[in-house]
Amino acid sequence: MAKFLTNKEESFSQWYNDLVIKADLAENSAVRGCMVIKPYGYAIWERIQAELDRKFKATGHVNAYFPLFIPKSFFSREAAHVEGFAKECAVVTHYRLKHSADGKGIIVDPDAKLEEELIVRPTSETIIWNTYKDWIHSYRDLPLLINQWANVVRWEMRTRLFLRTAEFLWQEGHTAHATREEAIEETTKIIDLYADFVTNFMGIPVIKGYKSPSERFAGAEDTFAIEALMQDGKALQAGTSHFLGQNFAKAFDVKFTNEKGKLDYVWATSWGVSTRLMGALVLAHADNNGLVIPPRLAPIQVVIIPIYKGSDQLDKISEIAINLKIRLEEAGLTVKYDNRDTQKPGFKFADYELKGVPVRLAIGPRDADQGTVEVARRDTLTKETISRDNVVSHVVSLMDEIHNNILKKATAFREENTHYVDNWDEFLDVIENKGGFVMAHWDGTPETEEQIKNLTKATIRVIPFDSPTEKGKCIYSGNPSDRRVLFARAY
RNA sequence: CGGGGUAUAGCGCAGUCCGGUUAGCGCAUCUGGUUUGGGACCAGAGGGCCGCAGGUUCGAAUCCUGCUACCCCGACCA
Repeated sequence: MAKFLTNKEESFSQWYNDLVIKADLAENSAVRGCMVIKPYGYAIWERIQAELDRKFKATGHVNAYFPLFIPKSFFSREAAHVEGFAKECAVVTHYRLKHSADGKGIIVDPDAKLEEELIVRPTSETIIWNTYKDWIHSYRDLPLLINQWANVVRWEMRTRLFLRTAEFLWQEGHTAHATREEAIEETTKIIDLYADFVTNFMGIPVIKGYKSPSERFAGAEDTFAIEALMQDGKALQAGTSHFLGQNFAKAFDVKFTNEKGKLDYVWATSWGVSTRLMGALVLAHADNNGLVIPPRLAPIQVVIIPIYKGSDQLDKISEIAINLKIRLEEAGLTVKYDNRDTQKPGFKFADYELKGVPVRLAIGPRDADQGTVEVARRDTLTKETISRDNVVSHVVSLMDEIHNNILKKATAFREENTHYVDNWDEFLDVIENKGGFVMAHWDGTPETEEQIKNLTKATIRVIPFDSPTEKGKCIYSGNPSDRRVLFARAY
């Protein structure tokens, strides 16, 4: 078989880059650091959107849309926030172009300079809280539970398709609450929602936890995150939910009258997941044959491929295939019948494997005569021939089976690659030679965290919610610690 | 923003050192035919301002100067 992808054992990052392009997910654009998301990749993103949107609405959130541009002055109101994002902002300074004096090109018209520069949003807290000021006056206006689907721009030095692009798509939730407790409850509810989604829809197990203070979102009092382990042993932050305290309410002077008639600042949360999840999908599940898409996420769940000689056979097989497609669709599945005559079956087999379609059905003359269908699974690459009468119920049950198998495999991988480490040498050895998650004691100081990062490139991914209390000594400083935290090298 | 590299057909490259026919090769594309149970084969065809701007020369993809873009390694990061 010809080699179409770089093997991941050979070069993991090359394999990733190849796969994203060859599976038709995205490509680099003419604009530095910005990607073109291709129809197949976008179809997967739309699946992610649809399910998350359903979950947000089911928990009482509504969608709205805020401007792409943020006046510079808004940005500087929350000190930590501006500090965190200032280094990666695209700025609009002019609003008009004109022909250059030599007539050869177009230049920015110096007379069209903006009074106040506009920042292309890297995140929308400031514009949204400036708006909330007018929306919130009473406890009766709360809670305000709003989400927006948008693009944002962060001027990254080095970019990689889906994992880090200068522009990316995401959703950002921005909620306002009357009490601290309620805001914290919302922050928790969302990180649980994300964890449920990533685990049960994308088949990727995650660790939920707190970010250390130095890894917190700029302007947050607390950041919760879900961390997933990729096949190369690196961690990927798959979603974050921030408890913003009253920081933004104070910065934008958003006060409300509470039930007792007293004026108080509003409590806030914000949370988001991005097209980075597309990267997680590839890095968590794909193999040397291509993508492996968990069935609940797959834009095409079942593909039917005819095998035939001559148009008479094709007609006969098509009739069977189309009938089967209808029955599968009635059972709630998304089905594609690929009857293109321009590609041979072998090509199609390989192509749908590359694209990660969970189940492939092949129908040839033999099957037509015998009333059978060949059923192939993408996750195991196994094939079986079963009776046409049973195929619908079989494929329906395969959807859950494949999802469970993919999740089980990823979970087993994570368990095999989670190391409990109690001293520095061991820590170094695991980080350098094995990779994966490392559960170790930390003295709780940012200095130690910083030192460990400088020495090993490993960071504290999260302080897991479920990390039990356990007396120990910090692997770096030897100072006492009462719980383990999760270290890893990360994307 | 520091260090290194690259720029030739849609993609991947050779040719550049040492200037000289009509700038090649693989993949992809198109046409015709044979094929179709794991990425088909044969025959033919189309496709290039050799990154941009100057210069040297009878002659420049090739030599010189300047510019621009991109890639890799660091610092920064969802």
